[in-house]
Amino acid sequence: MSAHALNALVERHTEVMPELPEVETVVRQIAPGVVGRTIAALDVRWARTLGDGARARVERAVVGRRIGAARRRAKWIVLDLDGGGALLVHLRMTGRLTVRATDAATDPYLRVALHLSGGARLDFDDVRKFGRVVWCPDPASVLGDLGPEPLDPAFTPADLHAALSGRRRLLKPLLLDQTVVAGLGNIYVDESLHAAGLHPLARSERLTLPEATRLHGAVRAILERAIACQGSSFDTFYRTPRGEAGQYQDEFQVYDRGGEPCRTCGATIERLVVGQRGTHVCPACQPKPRRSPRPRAARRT
DNA sequence: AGCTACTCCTGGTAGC
DNA sequence: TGCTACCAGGAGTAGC
Repeated sequence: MSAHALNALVERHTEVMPELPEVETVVRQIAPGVVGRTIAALDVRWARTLGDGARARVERAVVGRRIGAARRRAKWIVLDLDGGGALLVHLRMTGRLTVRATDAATDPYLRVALHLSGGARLDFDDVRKFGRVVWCPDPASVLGDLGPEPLDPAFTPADLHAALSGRRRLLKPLLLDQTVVAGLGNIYVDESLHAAGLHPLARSERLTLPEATRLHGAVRAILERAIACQGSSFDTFYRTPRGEAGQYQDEFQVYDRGGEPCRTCGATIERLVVGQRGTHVCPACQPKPRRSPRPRAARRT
């Protein structure tokens, strides 16, 4: 790769709260810089990013291997290596992947770097160290438990209805469960529930097919729009000195808007905590479930 | 089965 | 100004 071409990739990272649209954006941006390249060396600055005690094993497994493909599954970035196995990257809260030139300065929060052939380097920077870079000889061992991709054309409203109504849980925690639907996080769940007119405290077993159909449409429309915006960027503690920031945060209807007026009806957005997560709801657009949120368990039969 | 609490982390910020 | 205490949060786990 020429210096000019590499420069085009350098610093082209997106600063995000990474959920499906942000991870999709990251994969699209790094793929041209990593696919087809061979891993020449591993630079580990924070060993736990690879998993406790995994460093030597990972190094033996990946050095000298060629990255055949870069793809997304749920919130995982999957780097498939020729001959089998994959490096799986999870950004969690603050992780970032950036393709830089081999000799570029490193970020103070660099945790793991892959030195690649052709003068490139894939940096995994992560302020809070929650992110992970995992070597999987068999990626299905990690990815196999994930639920359906919401944007998969084969994923229907009836599938969503079955997945939700077949469990007895609050709607929001269930939607955050990656084994039910894969890729949603706090932001897009709040936005989707608002768009569908559903309350996060609603009981999943009471969800009707028409409601599930609304939710299915909302999830898809919001994710597609957010991908088109290259995700959502935050400046609560991120700065955006360079590179592209996502734009979807400008279109939030409820997320991070507690106390502000609903853009649909003008009611004041409420902030509550559901399952230990900050949750944002319009009390008018998303009426509270009429029954108690925690109905008494059925008596023995 | 599903709920809550706790863990991992650190920069930012509210309160003094 | 400078200090401390607390907060955010994806996902895994433990305990009830």
